[in-house]
Amino acid sequence: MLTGLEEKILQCITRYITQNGRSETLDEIGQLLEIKSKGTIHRYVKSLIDKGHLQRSGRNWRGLRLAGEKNRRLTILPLAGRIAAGKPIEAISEQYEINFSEMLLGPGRYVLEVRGDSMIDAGILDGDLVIIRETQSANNGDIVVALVDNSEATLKRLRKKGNQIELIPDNQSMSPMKYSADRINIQGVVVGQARMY
Amino acid sequence: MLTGLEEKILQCITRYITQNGRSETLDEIGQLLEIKSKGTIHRYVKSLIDKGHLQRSGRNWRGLRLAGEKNRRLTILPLAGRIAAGKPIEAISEQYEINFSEMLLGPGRYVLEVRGDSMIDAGILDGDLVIIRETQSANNGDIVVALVDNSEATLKRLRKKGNQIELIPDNQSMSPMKYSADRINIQGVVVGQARMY
DNA sequence: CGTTGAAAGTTCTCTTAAAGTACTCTATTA
DNA sequence: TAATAGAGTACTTTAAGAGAACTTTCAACG
Repeated sequence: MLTGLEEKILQCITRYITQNGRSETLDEIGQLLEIKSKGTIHRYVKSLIDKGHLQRSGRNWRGLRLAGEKNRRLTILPLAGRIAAGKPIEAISEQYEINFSEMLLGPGRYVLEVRGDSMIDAGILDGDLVIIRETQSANNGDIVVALVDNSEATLKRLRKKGNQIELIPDNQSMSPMKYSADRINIQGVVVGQARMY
Repeated sequence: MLTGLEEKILQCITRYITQNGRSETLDEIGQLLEIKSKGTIHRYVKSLIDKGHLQRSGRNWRGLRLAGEKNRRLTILPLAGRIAAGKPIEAISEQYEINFSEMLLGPGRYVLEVRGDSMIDAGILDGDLVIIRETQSANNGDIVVALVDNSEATLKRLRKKGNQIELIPDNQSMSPMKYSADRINIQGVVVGQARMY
């Protein structure tokens, strides 16, 4: 089990390596995390190596590698490129991998299965899964889980207008609904969407 | 058999761990349950460990773990229920869980970022990620990555008619294209789709 | 090709704050 | 009276950080 700092450092290094192919130096990690002593960084990097999450290739500078592939790889898929109709797949240079853990998972998140077509124009179909981040505050344009009169829950796009709240279905055949702000309780915002075939 | 307080503490810890991935500290449990003495908390946490409901990983802070089945990786999100317009969230009884690793990841899979609107009626929008399973064979109705004349890659729905292959965009404003089977190479089929907000 | 100095990594020690552990004492209640 | 619940105190351990002193690596230079 990792401590808070170990977790932070491992994430920091993982992100850097997937972006740049090599690790940062200890000092650079310190700069990113605002820790002044590279001795401290080294202590935690070493414990990450001991715990099997990192390994050092030889004694090169910037020679840290990600280990524990079995656990970590499973949540990462290679991002092969972009595909558009009628064109060859466009290779992507900047970012090689998609980490679904970072993308979709995290504390305070849960999944809802969508019923109905009210968000169909936003590409959220009947049966899709939406990942919700729990929060009471949302911005205009967010897709939110809203509780109306503490009884009805609904998935809609949010628009705030002064003391009025409008819940807008992304479906041309349905009309927006307006409520006074005190009737609406935001339960969370949609941070992701997924579908299986 | 658990006493009332043991039950409360176990529930408190369980909720916190499923939300945050790690346990609270004893003091934080005390705050949540309005118990001032961490000595008391410790006594009951210890008895929960003795009774096998919890375990402590090493002597780390926040190192409490749920024993037994509950102890899984955080590639899992709770599936809270189904949501439909105008109805309360329909709770799913068995506290079902979504494992994104199993769902989307696996050998021979990669990700493509979608460009263009050719599959918009299938809920695949510009910028979405699609997870592709590499295969040469696909069934009628599958959404496939097809290589035309070994030069153009495209994402379309597949229909085979004898020696003819039809690539159908799920977009009313675009028309299907027909090819002789030898001009088409199936590279993979879409097994999943994901989007971030 | 070897020298050399800056940059990077390693190994320590010291320090502080916070967390966990182990008690004792008390109150309530069945 | 025994089980449950709680307060509180004292002590131990861990996490986290600063920083000094040392070794190793790398690249530029003559």
